[in-house]
Amino acid sequence: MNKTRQILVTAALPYANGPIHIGHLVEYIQTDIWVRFQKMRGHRCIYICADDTHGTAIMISARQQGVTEEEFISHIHREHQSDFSGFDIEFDNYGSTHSEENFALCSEFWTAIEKAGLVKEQDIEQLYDPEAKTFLADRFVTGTCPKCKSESQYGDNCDKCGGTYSARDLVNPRSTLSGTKPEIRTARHLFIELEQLHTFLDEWTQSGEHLQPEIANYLRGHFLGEPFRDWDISRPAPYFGFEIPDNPGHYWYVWFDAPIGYVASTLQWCKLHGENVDDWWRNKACEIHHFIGKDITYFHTLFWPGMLKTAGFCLPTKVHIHGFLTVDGEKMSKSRGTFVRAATYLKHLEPGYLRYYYATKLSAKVDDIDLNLDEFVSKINADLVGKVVNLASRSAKFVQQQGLSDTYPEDGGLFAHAAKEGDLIASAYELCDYSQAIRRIMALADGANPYVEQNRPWELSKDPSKLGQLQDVCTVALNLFRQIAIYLAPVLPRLAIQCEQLLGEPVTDWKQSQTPLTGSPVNPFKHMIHRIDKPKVQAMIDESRDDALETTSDNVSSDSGDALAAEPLAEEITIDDFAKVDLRVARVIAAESIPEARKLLKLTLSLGGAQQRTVFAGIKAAYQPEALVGRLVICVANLAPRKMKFGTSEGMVIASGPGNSEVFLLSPDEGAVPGQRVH
RNA sequence: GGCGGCGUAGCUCAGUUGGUUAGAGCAGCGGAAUCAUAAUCCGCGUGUCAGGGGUUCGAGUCCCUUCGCCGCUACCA
Repeated sequence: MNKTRQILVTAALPYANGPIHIGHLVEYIQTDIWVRFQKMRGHRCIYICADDTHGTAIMISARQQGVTEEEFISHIHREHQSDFSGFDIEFDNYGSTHSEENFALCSEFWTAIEKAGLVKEQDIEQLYDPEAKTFLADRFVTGTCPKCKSESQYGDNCDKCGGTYSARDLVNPRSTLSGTKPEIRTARHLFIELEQLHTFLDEWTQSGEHLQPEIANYLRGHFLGEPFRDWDISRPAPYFGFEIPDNPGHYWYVWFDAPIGYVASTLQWCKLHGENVDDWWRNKACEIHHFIGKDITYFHTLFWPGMLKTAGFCLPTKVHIHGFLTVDGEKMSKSRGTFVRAATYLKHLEPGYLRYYYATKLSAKVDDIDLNLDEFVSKINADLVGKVVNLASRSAKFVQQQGLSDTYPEDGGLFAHAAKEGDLIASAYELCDYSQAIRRIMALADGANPYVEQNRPWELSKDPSKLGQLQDVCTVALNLFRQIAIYLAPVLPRLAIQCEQLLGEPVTDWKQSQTPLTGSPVNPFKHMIHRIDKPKVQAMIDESRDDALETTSDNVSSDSGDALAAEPLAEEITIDDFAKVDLRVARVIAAESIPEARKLLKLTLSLGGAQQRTVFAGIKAAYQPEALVGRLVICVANLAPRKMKFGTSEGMVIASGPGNSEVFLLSPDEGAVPGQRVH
């Protein structure tokens, strides 16, 4: 038989800067299913996670709320834990990177990395905000692009011309924190020379064992072909994180201490359970599996193995990488209401629905998965309610008096066939190909319902002489149901419990699927899974949209300061300065998409009469050209024409928003006519 | 532009190391049943497997190429 494995499983540490949403849940559910499966198989398996709590972003968020960082992250910690438990995600330990265990382990890693000669010091020039008293990461600086002179561009690159540069080169830079002009300061940073581990990482990533093939290819194409850049691992004070013991005033960069949090959280668990952390992290017999999203591939497949290797820990057995979630084919969006928080979902729907739906979509590939809301409803109603639960619901009440038959009846080989399928289903779970596992399980349900149909228990029940036959038929139906519930237990733990409540036997082990249950009582059937009403899904979407709107509505107290912070107020001007800008109402009379352009639409505007302007606007991602024709917009009519790649733009259409799909055109209230000036 | 991925029935997707008339679920149409949460059962699918070329006795499956979509990254990979 298969021997007992020792398996350590982690999911990525969620950043303690906001609530969990349905996109995050893809990973935690995927991982939870895998862990529950391994536990049912009798393996020794623990599921480790923690909040990722350090870094500038959290420091800033805490400041904005006027609380200490510790208060801020502990609030989020509680929120995250309740979100996860609401979805039946069962961590063995959910820690925090802001823990004494993590500090101790970071020190241990650090000492080993220094001893290996991988650390070097270098002075770098960086922008400093004297008012906020902090160095500024690129995303906290805006200014005018040194290449194309576009205004309010972020630190390291320009979305207008695509140019890249250093934040120090920005013309007229501003700190997004205080709005003041940053000064250039020199600071000493510590770097890890990852290049020294290049040969090792070539071998480890390309061995074919630890990574999905497309990931190995990606690394080969992007990073392995040239020397690795040094990794800037320290941040000068002030920084919310751990101060580096032998470098006072310097802190480990959040991405240094975050993965070590996996080990630290394991250590916490070990302390609680009288175990030794080395038995998990320095034991070749222990498998280590990381589940992550594709966005953090780089850290987990290059830096992290390098760190583990250098510090003498075991390397991951496998890094399982998944894609992103889209909703109805599009990126999750706050304005569309598809950016659904875990807590909002739970107000409207059962967690099992989402667990099951994700399971039907997940494979071992890195592909994005789509949450199609119509399909979501029909899958739950058709598969779970119509096929699976229906087996119990249509047979249990006939045998409440007698219970199950004492010997398992002849069933035409259905149970034996489904038992045999158990191996294939198990190997699909093992390989993270849940969609295949579910397909196989549903095929069993598709085989079971016709059995009930052919044997007509509802007719047998009317004839007292056929009581034994009735009991047999229901014994088969309930056993087929139980078998399916066992196979689905990693995905639907609540269904397994309901199965126990009905048949009196706890579902704990995969092997239970191989032997039918006989001679035991049957309890009254209770509803197990309610059908989904589409309106409930819609209500969830509506509430999510409302949540998002609240932050931009007239409810001043709940408006976030993010937008203003991202683009601080400009210098004061006089009324005369303003009068120089001639804003006019204009009607869009033609709008065409330029195939080669990623952002631009070509608009033809009418200012009334024969006055027309051709204007290129960077709104392609946000508006369909057809939808614009006929509407009124506000245009800067006296802006100097500008030659662009696809023609000359004779003006500018006024819009707000950060860019891409988040662009909002301004339009006048009803009654305005083209040509009117805006005063 | 580079790299990676994808492109199979109206929708969501399976198609194992190339091998008989390419599959499932949902939706749709027709019928049956009425035990069950209007759940279930039976029947109904001629899709240039994105286009073209090649390798092969044989390709959705391998190679080349074109087109389209997605992601990452950019006058470096």
